[in-house]
Amino acid sequence: MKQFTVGKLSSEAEINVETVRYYESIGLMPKPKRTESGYRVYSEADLGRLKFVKKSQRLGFTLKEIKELLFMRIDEETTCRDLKEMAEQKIKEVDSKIRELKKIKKALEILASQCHSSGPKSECPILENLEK
Amino acid sequence: MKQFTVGKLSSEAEINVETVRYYESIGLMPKPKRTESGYRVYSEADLGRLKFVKKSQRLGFTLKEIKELLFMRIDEETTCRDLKEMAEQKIKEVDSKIRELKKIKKALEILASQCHSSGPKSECPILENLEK
DNA sequence: CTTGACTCCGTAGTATGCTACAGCCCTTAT
DNA sequence: ATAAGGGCTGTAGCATACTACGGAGTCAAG
Repeated sequence: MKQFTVGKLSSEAEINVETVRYYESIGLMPKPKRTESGYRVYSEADLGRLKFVKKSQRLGFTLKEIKELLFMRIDEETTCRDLKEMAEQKIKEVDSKIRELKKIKKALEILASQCHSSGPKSECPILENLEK
Repeated sequence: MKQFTVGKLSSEAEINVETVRYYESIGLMPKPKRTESGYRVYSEADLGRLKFVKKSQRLGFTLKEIKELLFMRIDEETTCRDLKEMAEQKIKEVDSKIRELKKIKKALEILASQCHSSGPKSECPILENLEK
């Protein structure tokens, strides 16, 4: 069974050593076994966990939510449906962010289109609009 | 010419008093005149500036960028075109965020669709996928 | 056996944008 | 006159997610 030092683990997961320690401090990574001299010793399962964290993060989950996902992963009470709900909740959040950004984009486009890059700045419709 | 205390100003702009002071500390709001007893005194122009900040913020500009916008607003060298470029740059940023979120949304939807909310959690495709 | 890379710990700093608090002074209404 | 409700300052805290640093001990290669 493979074992890793914190440096190996973090390079495998393409993550900073400090970040691994940080994750440990907030309970996202478990407290690992130690060598006699105090060095952290990680297993393949720990690497999997770290990758789980990274992947979840890329999907827009916060560390707090990932902590919950990790708990659900081992919790007896958690059902498949619970996990699906978690994903669907996140979809809703992402979707509402998208809609908000689209509104912002539209507003900016209107602003930009009103300005013809000529004339004195004092009459620039962008400034005029922002000042309203 | 209307004058405001910090409390009046902040309630007019629907912003926290502390936030106004914070904006002053980072140079986003100017150091206002003071009464003899040291109270801040604001003008209508200051209120306009505060609203400018709020509106820009709603359009996705960071405080740092707003600081620049405020500078451009009074800078002689700044042209209308510069402002338009600033807006277009922000449009690009917003657009790239939207595209990123759409990717995330799609990935989450695939994840959720694979799970039929039944069967043991140990075989939940959501977990399986996240563990890869 | 030495040297350099790695690890340890705790604390503090970064970035963003506020928000809260303590202990005091000032203003305004009753 | 007094009390409530502002306002003042400086510092610290919150939330998120790291990143850096100092001063030490440890391990492995040559």
